[in-house]
Amino acid sequence: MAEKVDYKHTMNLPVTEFPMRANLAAREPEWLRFWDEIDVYGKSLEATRDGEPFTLHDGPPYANGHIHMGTAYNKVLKDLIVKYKSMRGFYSPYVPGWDCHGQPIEHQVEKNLGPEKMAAIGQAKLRELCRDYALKFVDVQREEFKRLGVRGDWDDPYLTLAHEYEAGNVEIFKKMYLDGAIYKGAKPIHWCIRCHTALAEAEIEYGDETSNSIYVAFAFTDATPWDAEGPTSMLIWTTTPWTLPANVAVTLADDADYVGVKLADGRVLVMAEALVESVAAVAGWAEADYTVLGARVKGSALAGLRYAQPIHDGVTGVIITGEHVELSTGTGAVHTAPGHGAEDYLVGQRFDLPMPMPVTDDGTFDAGGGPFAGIGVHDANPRIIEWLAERGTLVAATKISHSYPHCWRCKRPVIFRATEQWFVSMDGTGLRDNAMRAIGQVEWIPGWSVNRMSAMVADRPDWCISRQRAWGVPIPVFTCTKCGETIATETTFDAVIALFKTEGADAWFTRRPAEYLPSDTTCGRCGAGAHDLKPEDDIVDVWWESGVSHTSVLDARENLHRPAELYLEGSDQHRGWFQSALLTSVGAYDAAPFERVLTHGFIVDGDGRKMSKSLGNVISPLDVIKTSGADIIRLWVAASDYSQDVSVSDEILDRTSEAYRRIRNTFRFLLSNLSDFDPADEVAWEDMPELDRFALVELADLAERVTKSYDDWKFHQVFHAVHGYCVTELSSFYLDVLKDRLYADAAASRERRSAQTVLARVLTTLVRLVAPVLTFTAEEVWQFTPKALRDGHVSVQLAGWPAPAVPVDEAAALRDAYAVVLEVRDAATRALEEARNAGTIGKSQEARLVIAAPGDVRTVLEGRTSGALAEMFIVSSVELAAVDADAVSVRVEAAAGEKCPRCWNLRDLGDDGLCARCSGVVAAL
RNA sequence: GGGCCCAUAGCUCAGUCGGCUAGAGCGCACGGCUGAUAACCGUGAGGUCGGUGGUUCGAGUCCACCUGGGCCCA
Repeated sequence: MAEKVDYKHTMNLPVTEFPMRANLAAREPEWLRFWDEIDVYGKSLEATRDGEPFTLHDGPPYANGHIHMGTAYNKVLKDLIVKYKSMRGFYSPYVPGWDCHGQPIEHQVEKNLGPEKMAAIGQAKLRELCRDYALKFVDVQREEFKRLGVRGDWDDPYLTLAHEYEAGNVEIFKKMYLDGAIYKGAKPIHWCIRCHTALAEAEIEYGDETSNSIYVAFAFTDATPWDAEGPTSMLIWTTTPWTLPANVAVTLADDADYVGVKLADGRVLVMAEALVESVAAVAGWAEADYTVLGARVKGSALAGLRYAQPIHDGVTGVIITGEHVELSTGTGAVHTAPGHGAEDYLVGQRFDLPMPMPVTDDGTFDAGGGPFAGIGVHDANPRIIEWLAERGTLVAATKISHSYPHCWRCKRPVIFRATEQWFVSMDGTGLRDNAMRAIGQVEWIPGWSVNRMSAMVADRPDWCISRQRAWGVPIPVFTCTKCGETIATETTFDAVIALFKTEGADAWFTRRPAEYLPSDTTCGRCGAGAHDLKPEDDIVDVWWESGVSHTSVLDARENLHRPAELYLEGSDQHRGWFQSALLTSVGAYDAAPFERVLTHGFIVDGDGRKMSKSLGNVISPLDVIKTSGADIIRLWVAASDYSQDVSVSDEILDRTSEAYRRIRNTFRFLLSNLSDFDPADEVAWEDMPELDRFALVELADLAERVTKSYDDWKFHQVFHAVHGYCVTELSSFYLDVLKDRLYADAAASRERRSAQTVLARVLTTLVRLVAPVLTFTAEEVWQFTPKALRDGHVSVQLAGWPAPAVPVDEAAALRDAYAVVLEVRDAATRALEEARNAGTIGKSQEARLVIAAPGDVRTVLEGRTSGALAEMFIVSSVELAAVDADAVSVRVEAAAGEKCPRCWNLRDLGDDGLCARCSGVVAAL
């Protein structure tokens, strides 16, 4: 018996250095260094210099803390779009930015300092510390974003604290102010009377507080339905007696029923019917003490009636209605002081109510407090109650305990107090209408986004743009210290713009106006000079600041332009950046700053719940990078449908990693079979076996589908198309089939070179298709690709976009034929599986198939050689039954012949113990 | 409480104008191979399409309500 010869060395087995195990966490940083060395960003811009521009304008994340899944998702989405556009030939600069001003940073710095140091330092020093803090987190986040593989101008990002940027705020302010779109008004805000400062929501701590709870009768001055029964009053309930001097209205619920309650002394008190019993209980009325009168009236029917203001004699207030009136506590009649509450303010705006503000900075009443002038609001409470009792209008007084806002710094209860604020008018200059029109001209992705944006702009109140803080850009106007006039002219704005450009907004707080305003600047009202001008203390809302990036960045940078082709942020930015950018742009230029807006959902856990420390379901991108690599995050981003909320969990990331490995191994197989291939060996279409042509058709179809998905902004379809292609078209069919030809045919045979020609095209196409997503892995694949196949491109990012073409008619015929062939193949594999389970065969090459099929199927099969069919079914031979059958059936038999020791097919073996093919191949070695 | 949105297999996604037994890949179970080997191939089991009601000859798809969830407001 012949000695067993090992033919392994005579075969063309796969060879590659491309590692199966990705080890991304370790390898990705090397590619970052590589891109840095070759300046891939600069090269990408150079390569597309003459291309159509595509600007994705980065929305600035807040420079505070580390990145999280949401910011990572956002940046990766942007990066894959920019890279796709760039590979398509668009000139696509990407300038990342950061939002550096604002209360959270200031608050954090303040907390770090502690109250004593805080009291000792000035505004200039505080601003310096804030700047340091912001810049530190710019650096932190910059490194984290870079680590995700995001490509852009990281060395020169835009920062909202940059001088140029700060000046842009004033340019927009100037345009809108001079247009008359910005005005000074008043609005209630949280105010700490001890610290003399406004407080943001984040600076409020809620805690239980015991308050007065009083029921007060407001005597009607107009006729009411109950007048015949006795003197009639509206009964209100409040927990803040000190706000009564500012009362201008009483708000009722539109639909609720109101009744008159007659007391023993003959007075009639009007209140919501639903609350009569609870009021009686609090007031201590026995059943015999009161009568509910017959007349029952809707709140809306009482609207417009007037009553005597409870504190100020000779003044009246008005009954109105509003949605915020609750019927669970009180009397169903809400004492309304627009200067002392958010809801009161809004309803006051709607009904055009006056907004008296008798409380000063330190919490004492001025003359507007009437009898209580000069008294602090807290001291005033008992005195007001006493005073009301004396006048006979106090119906009941108790105490209640409830959650109440406190100052985070001094822990004292805060008050709501109207202060002077700056507003952008939505309607004064037609801003709302113009913005609505601009919205209609923008492409919103996904489509429902336009509804949300429109609804918000249509409903929003005037935009309050001033903040009583230190860390930001000042409202760039002056006040005359002589007469109180606001000074803001083209000249003063231009002087401020020039000042900010050279010295930054800090100069506002360190320089005197006379130093930078033209010497002939005078107050338009009283003629006072520049020395008598005081710069405004307030700073501008940070949303304004980031909003004006269309001017401070898009207009200011040479390689960007306004409007940008794309803004892309999370759906919360409908209220935030999308809107502030839109309003400032429409206000200044009467045009949207973007041609299209893409919004993505929020990141939630596997159960669709928001991530929070308390739920313990937070996944950090930094951890995923460490354990799995940034490409796993990127693949997860691409696999998810951003038009709704996006889930992430350990399982989801595990599945993503598995998909990644599949794609990676596909690349590895492609590379490993091209180690001896040179483009000079390429086989032409017409010389290829039909199967190879079909494979090229499938590749072309994939490229077309993927390209369309990118163009339609449907990246998850890119992932599914590519992954499905790797698994179904390649791994389980074409590549599996090809192994015999690749390994066993002569290395330079036309059959093998044809297969390699296809593999090379698949490789160089596929790697480009995934490059925007799997940015690291694609680069790794590219660098392992035979140099001759790389068309001289040093990076896959510079390699352009693939569009493999195939002859149209032939392709259509192949698609039709192979749809049939593949169906028969499915039947064959099922039959082979049965035979395997029955023990007839082990591997499929041990089998011979006899296939019966209906006429139309048979015709297709007969169009292929039996050798080609055997190859595709990975069996040793295929025989077609001579007659038509009703359905496809496959009989599996043990193949005839012996197992060729080289290629493992069952064949008639020659004298050398090899099949004819292998014999020839070995002989020629 | 209001505006916008979401819910199809354990996971990620398809499902056209309402029309065969709701699909794919992964995972899982079982099997094969040992020349892609921490890889590869195959077969199979998984779904009351969140729930209820309605329109219709027919509903995953259209309508109403409910439940759960997200963002933004109040």
